[in-house]
Amino acid sequence: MPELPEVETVARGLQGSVAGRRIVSVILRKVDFIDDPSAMERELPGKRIARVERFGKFMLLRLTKDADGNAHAMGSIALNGNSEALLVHLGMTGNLAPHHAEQPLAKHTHVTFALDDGRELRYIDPRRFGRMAYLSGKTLAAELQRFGADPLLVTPEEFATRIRGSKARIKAQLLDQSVLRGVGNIYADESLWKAKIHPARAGPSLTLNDVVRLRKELQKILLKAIEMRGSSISDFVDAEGLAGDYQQHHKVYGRDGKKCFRCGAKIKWTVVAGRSSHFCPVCQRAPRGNASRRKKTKRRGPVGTSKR
DNA sequence: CTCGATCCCTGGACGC
DNA sequence: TGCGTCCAGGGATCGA
Repeated sequence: MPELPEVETVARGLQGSVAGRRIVSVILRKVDFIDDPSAMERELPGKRIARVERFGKFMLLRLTKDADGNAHAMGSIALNGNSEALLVHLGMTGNLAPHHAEQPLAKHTHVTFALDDGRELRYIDPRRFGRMAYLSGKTLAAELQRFGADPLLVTPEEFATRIRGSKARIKAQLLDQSVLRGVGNIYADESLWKAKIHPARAGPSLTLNDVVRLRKELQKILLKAIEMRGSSISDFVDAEGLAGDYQQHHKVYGRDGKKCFRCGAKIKWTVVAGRSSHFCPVCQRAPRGNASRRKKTKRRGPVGTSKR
């Protein structure tokens, strides 16, 4: 569930709380979500967390092997091929945050990084849909290259090219991390509603106007969500243990059956491109031939236990 | 090329 | 109350 705004929020928190710290030791427990566990055990101890960035839905803990603790050494990350980083994807339920070492381990604590100030950076993830990987040099560069443009940085031209570059439906395009990195189900639905575009529209069927609008609304929504520290549905909390507030601003996500804030029609729920999708059937006109393909009549599970 | 289906995993919600 | 079942989510993968 953590998407771009949530990951950005966590990354900023960690940048403030653990950047500059050195990793003293690593303890791995469950490792089935780690690319190469032994590489983590081998490479991480002794490395300094130079800074924490967001990359799509990943957090990138940039690492350096400078020996001293001088803060000014932090500024210079190797810009050559020597870069190394710990990639962390929070999946659905991942949480990466510093803890006091004496604090008892929470259930599902799979990784512990002991830091040089006595604290522990702990990764907790009940469902283990997350991913963790130590990568460096060309391997790191190649991994990052798999992903598309950052939705906050992408130009209108590139956005248009990417989003219309496939016959896939717009919902699928928005969620495809090789097209755009960082957009997930919530912000896809929210931005499509705001831009009045039906999720089942084919990418190439979008007009230039559609695409320009969609980019602008997506960016506005993402920025607003970052400002509010993300959406806390289910149990998302950031690196300080704080919940986000953006879920209170959702216009369609999790609002099926409720009234559209724009026109009053009932928000519909359906499956588009294999994912649950929320939209207004009046504001967001269905494409021709979108004969309600597979209506899921049955009751859905909890769409989030947001405390509204 | 794009699609749906399936798996991964746990816990929370729901039905009985 | 307790147990079984369903389902969310992102991403990989496989076959149609």
